[in-house]
This record gives sequence, C-alpha cells and structure tokens, in this order.
Amino acid sequence: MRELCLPVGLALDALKELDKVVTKRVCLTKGESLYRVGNAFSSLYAIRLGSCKTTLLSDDGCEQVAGYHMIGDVIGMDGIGNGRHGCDAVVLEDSEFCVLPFDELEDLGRRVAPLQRNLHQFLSREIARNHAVMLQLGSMRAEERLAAFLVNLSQRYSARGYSSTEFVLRMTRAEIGSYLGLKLETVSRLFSGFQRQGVMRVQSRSVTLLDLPALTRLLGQRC
Amino acid sequence: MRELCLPVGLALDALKELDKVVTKRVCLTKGESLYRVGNAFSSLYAIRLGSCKTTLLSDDGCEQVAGYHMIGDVIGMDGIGNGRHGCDAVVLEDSEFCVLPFDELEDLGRRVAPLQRNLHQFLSREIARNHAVMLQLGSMRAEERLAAFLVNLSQRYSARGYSSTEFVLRMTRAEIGSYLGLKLETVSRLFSGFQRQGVMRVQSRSVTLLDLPALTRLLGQRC
DNA sequence: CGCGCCGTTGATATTATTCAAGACCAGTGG
DNA sequence: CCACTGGTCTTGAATAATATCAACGGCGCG
Repeated sequence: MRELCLPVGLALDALKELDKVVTKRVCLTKGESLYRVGNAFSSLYAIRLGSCKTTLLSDDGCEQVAGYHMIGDVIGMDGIGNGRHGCDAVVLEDSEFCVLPFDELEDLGRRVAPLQRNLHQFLSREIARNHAVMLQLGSMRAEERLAAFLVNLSQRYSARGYSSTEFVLRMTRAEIGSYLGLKLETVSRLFSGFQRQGVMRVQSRSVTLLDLPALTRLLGQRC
Repeated sequence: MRELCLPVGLALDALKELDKVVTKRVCLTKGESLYRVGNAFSSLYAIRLGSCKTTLLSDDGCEQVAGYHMIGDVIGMDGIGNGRHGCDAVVLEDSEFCVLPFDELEDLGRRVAPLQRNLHQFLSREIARNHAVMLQLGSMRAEERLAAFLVNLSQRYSARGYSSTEFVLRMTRAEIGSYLGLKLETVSRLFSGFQRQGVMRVQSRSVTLLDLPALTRLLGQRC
C-alpha cells in the first residue's frame, strides 16, 4: 500500500493510521465491474495491480470512456458528491484494489492533518487531470489527441518504473476512440499513419514509441 | 454568504464557524483576473455576484474556456493539488467574490465534520461536472453541444431563482465556441439555425428559449 | 464620426465519419 | 489437427460535419 496510492511523503505514524483503515482488498477478473453508475458510494479504490477504465453513460444510453487508470491510481472520487457512483469502473485485466472506506478516511483526515491535505490534493488532481482531457477533446485534432494519449501513457508508465517506450494497450481501438472522441477506424488509421512515419511501431495492442520527441512535438504544433 | 456557496443544509453553529473564516471580499470589473495560471494557490473563491470564465492554457499557448461560473459557484479547486492555480479566472461582468482561505477551511473541516463533508462534496461535484463536459466534447455533435449548453444554463439560472427561459449570455461567440470545442462561426450558425426552427430567439447576447423540451430532445437523440 | 470588436453569412476546403469488405487471431468443438 | 466462429483490426471509397477564408453589417465607445 505504502509505495502507491494516497501516501506520498507522509510521516510514519500517519502511514500506520492509514494502514488501519485499508483492510479490505478486492480482486476482479477482466471485464468485471468494480462499481456501476448509481451504486451507493462508500469507498474509494486504489489500484494495487492491473488497470481499469471508467465509463460514463449519457442520458440516451450511449457510453463513453472517461478514464484509463493504472496501478497506483485512486478511483471513485466522483461518487462523493451525491452518494452514488457517477460512472462504471470496468477492469481491463485481472486486477486487485485496495478498498478505502470513505467515512473512515474522513475520520482519519480530521485527526491527521497531513492525511487530510493528501486527500484534498488527490481530489484536486483529479480535477486538473480532467481539465487536461477537456483540452484534448476541445481543441486538438485527431492526430494530436492520439499523440497526447500516447505521451501521457508513456509518462505514467515511466513514473511507475516501467518502460516509457514499450507497453501494451489494455484497451481496444474502440475504447481508445471513445476516450478520445474518435471512431475506432480513425484510431486505427492514425496508428498506421504514425507507423508509416516511423514514429512508433504497433502490433495489435503492443506499442513501441520510436520517436517520443516527434510525438511530443505534434502536441505543441497548432491550436 | 449563507444562502449561496458552500453551506447547504448545515447546522447553525457550523454556519457561524464558517462565517468566521469568510472575512474577505474581492470586487473585480469586467475583464480582470481573479487569479492566473501559476499563481500561488491559497484560497477558494465563491461568487457572490456576477460571473466569470476559467480558461486553460495548452502547452502551445492556445487558450480554451474550461468553465462558465455564476453566482453561488465555488472556483479554484484545481489549484489545491500542487499549490498553484491551473487556470485563469477572468471576470465576465463586474463581480464580487468571497475569499475562502483554504488552510482555514481545512482547519475548520477537522473540527466540524459536516463542513468537512461539505467540502468533499464540492470537490467531488466539480469532478462530476467535468465528466459531463467531457461527455459533451467527446460524443456530441455541434448542435447537441450547444443545446446541452443552453439547457445547462437554463437549469442553473432556474436553480438560482432567475428565469429559465430568458437570460443574457456573458460570453462572446468565440468563448462559447472555445468552451464547446467549436469555432465561433459554427456557434453563430447554430444560433441562427435554432432561431429559424423556432426553438429560441437570439438577439446578440440576449437569449429566449421558446421550446425547452425541443432543446432537451436534441440531447437524447443520438450518441 | 470613425474605429475596433463582435456577429452573421456564403463559398470552399479539410477533417473525420460512415459504410463496406476483408484480414487476422484466439478460442472452441468436431 | 483443422475448420469454424466471434471479436478485433485494417483499409478504401463515399459522405457528412465542421473549419477556414473572406466579406460585410452592426453596435458601442472614445
């Protein structure tokens, strides 16, 4: 628990307190849901192992991928506001989660100021993260969106000690497209295009970024 | 302060405590900034009067409108995470803000559980709000986005005791477009189109929604 | 009055979607 | 072992949606 999730730069006693509330684990296999829209909210979840996507359901029943989450990410924060989860969390590979009962987390926050601060930072960063996605969806063209997606993945894998240039996509083209506001064919074409330009290699879900600087340059090009 | 902002359904003593930390006000005139990207974060701000937009700056220096905020909204929450504001807040008309020093808010939260809960709900709702915007940007067509925007404004004005069918847009076509991921010409054309269909009347910034159900229907139509 | 920003509209260009066909791949059962 | 199947992925051609370019009208303000 300690090296991931909430506690970053916390004192030892604060960590011990935190460990006390994190007692439960959940293991799920590919395709299963951790929670669904409308489920009563009671806990946040930290990904200990594996990955998942969160999906939104618009009024008309059409679903959109809202986030791709990997080891160390905390999910479920959108449920605090009205006591119900606002999205589905679907596991993309066999995964394990820490259960963080939110009432106890709040309790703890009241007693341990650094932990409280930490929780607030997590909530805030989730907001900032969404802002970045909004920027992507609102002002980038298809090519730039996919490049941004790849660079983002690269950075997150790198931050977790994995290779920043070689990784396996856990989502289908359709899911990536949904996340980026594109159709699956467009995503496929873009991958092919990037490969043709020599920027990356794609072999179904396996990805090798050959020219990360070039990808990064694509982002800053235009508005 | 009481009727707006944070405190909804709080006990009287909790309210009194809250009043103690909300001592400062800020008044700004059209075009001024409440804060800017990179400014040190110290407070949240509740809009007491007027309205403002928040804008993001992408790496290449292109700006996008990320939110439109009106009386009673609390802004600045994206700055908690790393101690600096992540967007600009620009006032759209002469406006007044309550300053909510965040350290004191956290202090207070540790002492008054309902207030703590309230703060968390606010943060969470901001996340949920962003999700809705992501849905708009990611899976709706231009017409649907503008309809969603208008319906959203209508609901928010209505919730604040103003007319749900007649209001004044505080943003230019370019700003609305930026918010919705469209160009100003597209926004203009859509307004004209809606007017031609008899769904609404537009007279520069003054808007009258003639057929709210029709607008709402536009949202649920397709994916 | 004239200037600058804002808004509208048309013609054209670009971008991404849709529709359609087929390839690939893993898992299944004969 | 191999054919079969369903899901995924790729690619092309036609189409639709939106952006871009350009011109002009209007309004507010100094």
